[in-house]
Amino acid sequence: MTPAPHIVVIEDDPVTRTALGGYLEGFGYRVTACAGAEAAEKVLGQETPDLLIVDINLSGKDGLEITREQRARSEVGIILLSGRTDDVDRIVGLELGADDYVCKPFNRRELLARVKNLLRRTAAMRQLSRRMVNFAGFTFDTAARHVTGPDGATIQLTRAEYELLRTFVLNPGIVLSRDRLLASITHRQSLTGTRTVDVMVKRLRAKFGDDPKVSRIFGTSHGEGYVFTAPLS
Amino acid sequence: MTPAPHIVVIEDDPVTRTALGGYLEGFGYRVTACAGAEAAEKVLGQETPDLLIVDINLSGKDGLEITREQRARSEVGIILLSGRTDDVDRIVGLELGADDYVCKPFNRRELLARVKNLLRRTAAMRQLSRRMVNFAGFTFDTAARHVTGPDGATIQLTRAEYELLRTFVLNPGIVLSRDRLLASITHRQSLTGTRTVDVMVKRLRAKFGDDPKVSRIFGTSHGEGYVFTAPLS
DNA sequence: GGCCTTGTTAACATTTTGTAACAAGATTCT
DNA sequence: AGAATCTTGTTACAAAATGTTAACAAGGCC
Repeated sequence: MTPAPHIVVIEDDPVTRTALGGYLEGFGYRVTACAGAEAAEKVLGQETPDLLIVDINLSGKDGLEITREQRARSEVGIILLSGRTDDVDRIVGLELGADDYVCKPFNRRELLARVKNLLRRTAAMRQLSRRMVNFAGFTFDTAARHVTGPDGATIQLTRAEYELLRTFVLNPGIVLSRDRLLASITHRQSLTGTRTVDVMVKRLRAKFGDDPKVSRIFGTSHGEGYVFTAPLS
Repeated sequence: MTPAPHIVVIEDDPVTRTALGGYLEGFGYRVTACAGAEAAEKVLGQETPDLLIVDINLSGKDGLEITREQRARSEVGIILLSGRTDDVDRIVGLELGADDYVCKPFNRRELLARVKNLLRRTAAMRQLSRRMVNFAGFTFDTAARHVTGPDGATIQLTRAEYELLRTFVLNPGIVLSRDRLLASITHRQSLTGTRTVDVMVKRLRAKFGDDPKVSRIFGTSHGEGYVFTAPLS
């Protein structure tokens, strides 16, 4: 079961915005509608959507500017909307890396077809990016089961280390008890009174150059367990 | 050095066909121009191009029919050309899986931008569906089912070895469990407690001169399975 | 300070893997 | 069809990697 694709609509006209959002939601997509560049940047800073639908004529930062910025840092699918049938706008948009350009008034069914096609095209890349987790300069490849350091060096993880790191990354900022952590690395139940987790955390810390005294990644919660404290990006 | 992308243009109007072909060739693409569906099918039967540019209004089998057929058997990029600004044609084309739809008279620069964007999108898929795969100095011919070594010697692969290598190459950098690998060589399910996969991997390693202690190609993920670690090129 | 918790290290036990040898099955050739 | 040959599957065992435990030092908390 793959999650519903997430589409971000950036459109300042409230009528179009609501209509388009509702239409796409009706086809099972998760839609976030933004009225302008500021609201959009807030969303894009926290999430990596699967597709952007951007009006070119936004007040403030316009759609072309957003296209340029997004394309510089991701391969997210981008569809531009425009009220004008202007060749120049269209060509500039496409040359900036937008995947498509649709003129208003657009046919909803046409837009839906384009959305579907583009999501199909970007499926492989989205899968790739979902498998990578970035934090503190490291990149954790959940499929290859290893980590790439800030210097580009690969850090091999043992099975238990992998499971442990995975559990941490899936629960950022949450204190996890030793029992909980132990359950994620071994399949035996509740071996209380064991120091296994401590040793595994130490080994993880060693591989990430994380000092428990000034920990930035794996924090200790005295009497409780451990927390993953690095911000994910 | 990756080979120039191959674009097949299917267009019955000789003027447009020649102009478009020449224009694209000027940007370094390899172009094959076809006057109609018959000529195109001949080409498509022998080669798998990277992109199709198809006129909708062909005499005989039309562009929509070609789109349907191609999309059924490959993920090749498809751009439709049309003389009409007809919503219905456009929507039908897009719903059949065409990636783009451009109306004549089109702006060449716009078409070029669309071609570039689409090739960028399909790059990952083309990489995986290529017949020849290069890695670590070897060339794996997936159709002929053999490998050519750095010294030019051909290495014959048995059926199981071929299936195994194919599975590895289709999932580069991803740890594959023994069950997963076993399923790709035999069709029985989950023969746990068997060393069959280990033995097959050892035989593959032997043919590629890959030492498990300093493995460059077939890595071991202790407790999990094996990974294909050689960079594809 | 006393008590409990955590960090660290090293040794140990267990699991997993690499390899060889061999048996069984499939294919080719005569 | 039968023999020869090649491919595939299985088992056994040594070697390597990993997980676990024990022991002790260091640190936090009352």
